[in-house]
Amino acid sequence: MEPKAPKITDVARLAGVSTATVSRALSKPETVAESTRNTVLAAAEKTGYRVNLSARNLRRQRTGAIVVLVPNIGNPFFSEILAGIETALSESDINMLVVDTRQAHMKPQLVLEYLHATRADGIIALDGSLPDAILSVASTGAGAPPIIFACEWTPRGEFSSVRANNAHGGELAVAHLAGLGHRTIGMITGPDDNVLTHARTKGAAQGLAERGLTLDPAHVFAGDFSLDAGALAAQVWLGLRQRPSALFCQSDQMAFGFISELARNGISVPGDVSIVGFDDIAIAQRFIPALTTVRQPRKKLGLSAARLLIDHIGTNASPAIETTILEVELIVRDSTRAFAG
Amino acid sequence: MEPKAPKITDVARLAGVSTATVSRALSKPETVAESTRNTVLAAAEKTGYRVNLSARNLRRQRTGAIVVLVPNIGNPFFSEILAGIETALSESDINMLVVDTRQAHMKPQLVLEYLHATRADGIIALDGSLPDAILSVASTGAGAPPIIFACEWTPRGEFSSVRANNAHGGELAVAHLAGLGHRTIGMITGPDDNVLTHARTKGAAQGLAERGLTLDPAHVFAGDFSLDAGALAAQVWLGLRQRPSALFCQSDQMAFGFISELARNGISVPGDVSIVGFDDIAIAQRFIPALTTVRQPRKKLGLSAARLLIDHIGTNASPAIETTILEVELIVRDSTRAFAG
DNA sequence: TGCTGCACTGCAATCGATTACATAAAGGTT
DNA sequence: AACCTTTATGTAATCGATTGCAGTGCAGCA
Repeated sequence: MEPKAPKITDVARLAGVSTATVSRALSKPETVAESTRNTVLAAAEKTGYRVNLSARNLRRQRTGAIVVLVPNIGNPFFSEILAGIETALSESDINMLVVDTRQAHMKPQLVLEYLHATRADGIIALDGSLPDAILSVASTGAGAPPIIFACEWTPRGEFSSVRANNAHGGELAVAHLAGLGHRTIGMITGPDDNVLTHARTKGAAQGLAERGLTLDPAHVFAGDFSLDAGALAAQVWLGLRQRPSALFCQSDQMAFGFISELARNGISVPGDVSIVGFDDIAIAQRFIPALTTVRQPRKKLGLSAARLLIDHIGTNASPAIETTILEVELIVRDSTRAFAG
Repeated sequence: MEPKAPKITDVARLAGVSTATVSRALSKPETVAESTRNTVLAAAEKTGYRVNLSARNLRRQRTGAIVVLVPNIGNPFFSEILAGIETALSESDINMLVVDTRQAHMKPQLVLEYLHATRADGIIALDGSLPDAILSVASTGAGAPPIIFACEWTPRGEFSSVRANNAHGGELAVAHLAGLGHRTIGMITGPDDNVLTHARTKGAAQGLAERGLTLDPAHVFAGDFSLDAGALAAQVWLGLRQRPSALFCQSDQMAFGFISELARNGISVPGDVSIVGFDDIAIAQRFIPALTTVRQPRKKLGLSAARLLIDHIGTNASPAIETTILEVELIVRDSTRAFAG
């Protein structure tokens, strides 16, 4: 009934050549005579032949895929990075396996399964806080495929990474606010153990210091990059006696949560508070007010990380750790306004 | 230098058994005596053995992966569906290969490569408008893996699909608006050739008809589900002499674009117009105003589609076409208000 | 003519695991 | 004791493509 898929021997028989020749005609066309090549291609076309990837990969000792470890696929922030990775991969013949490291079922043990050469030729990690146990296994070369971190990175820097200039972003944000005359500037941070949080906080603190301003600990709200964290911070802000007149939110999502919660309490942005976000996700330009924010080149992050990884895979021995830092850009919109104190 | 990965023969040697026994101890433990099994497991543990998937897949005649065809990974709307798929897959040992069908480089020919048993054991398509050429190849069984459509589907219904009750969603939206006293209700649609557009439009039209209302063609704006389409529609709306007092936007994104553009022109929602969206993406509850919208169970869509596909793969011959329709829900928030003359 | 070199092509081993089949040992039955 | 089951394990073929090596034929050259 079901006509089974043609294999290389079928093509060889039809073309009247050996399987070796078929294989060569298909993957290294310049090594076979033109006439033979044409015969083979015609035969392949006629039979509808498609190479069996398992067989090829087994023989070639590769998998033809890389895995991308994403903390929460559902987060729109990551999707554009994935798009960048896809674009880069399309230039090679490598596929993208997406794995969510924060799914409920994801035991560390399970993530480990992916960090193995039989699974993937390489790995792109968007999650900087993978458990140490995993990372140490990954870094001790034995059969472990190359890993590149994108966006986030590991504090100890054992791996190559491609990231945005987060510190500079933090500085740009507060510099903008200070430039508008704000003197008390607050901040909503990301998770405490997150490298992005540290970098952005550090950049912001330094930016403030350079302008003779300080960061009042009472004006620093602990968040986790989510909408809800922003809303929560708003409630704290509302309860303050001395409210900062401007706020640097370390993610756009938190900015939206914050602004939204304030709006529900009759406080307006930028009328009463100025807000700067971070990321420049798509909705930022259409939020009300349109959000002033620090743009990360997300697509480019994915693209660069994937290219770097493909490179590493090609020359299968380049343990040199490279750190690529991409510049960020302040996008001024309507959520910030001169201090009118 | 590089200690090569242990293979099954290494484990067999260490355990003093044949490779057959190792294989069985690992994948069908109950067929091996307990003592042997323990010896084998210990040996596997000790050598750090990991099965080579290419070899296994070659022998088992499967690929261990499904591909998900996504139109634009960058769209946050799809990410939660992917999360649902991931969850379902984690129950089996199948991986998820994500392919963006709308990337610039994506020629139809290239998409075709994925619709082949040597690539994937099955396919989930989130893109209902794949070219006919592709679909016809896919539906003529010869070596083509099973396909399930999720969210979208094909007009001719040659494939199983899991989708939301879009028509009902359209009806809920206009029923809500009509219930608030609005008599002139407009709409921003999705792309003309999209099945979702048709279903939602049909449901809305019917809902209006049942309430003695009609849809003025001048109040129907052609969109494409994007933010920009919403903003564009707003400009048209602004130019109208007779403006509808309420609008059903067939996606949340278009609703945001519309509201934002109106806001820039001093028109307020819901003060001057009431708006209902569709999807209930995360930001909807934090937009200003919080958006009244029709919620689609996106995670569940992915989950169900994946489960259905796994089913099809398991019993490798069930060409029965199943259509699963999941219910939607109207979420009333602040973007709609009673008509006030 | 004989030799060398080059361009093609074929033979057969190989990648690593799975599994049909064969064999062996142990237990049960009469 | 002879025979049948059942359970456990090993042997070797197999999945399909790739590629090192060897062989063939022909052109060029002395």
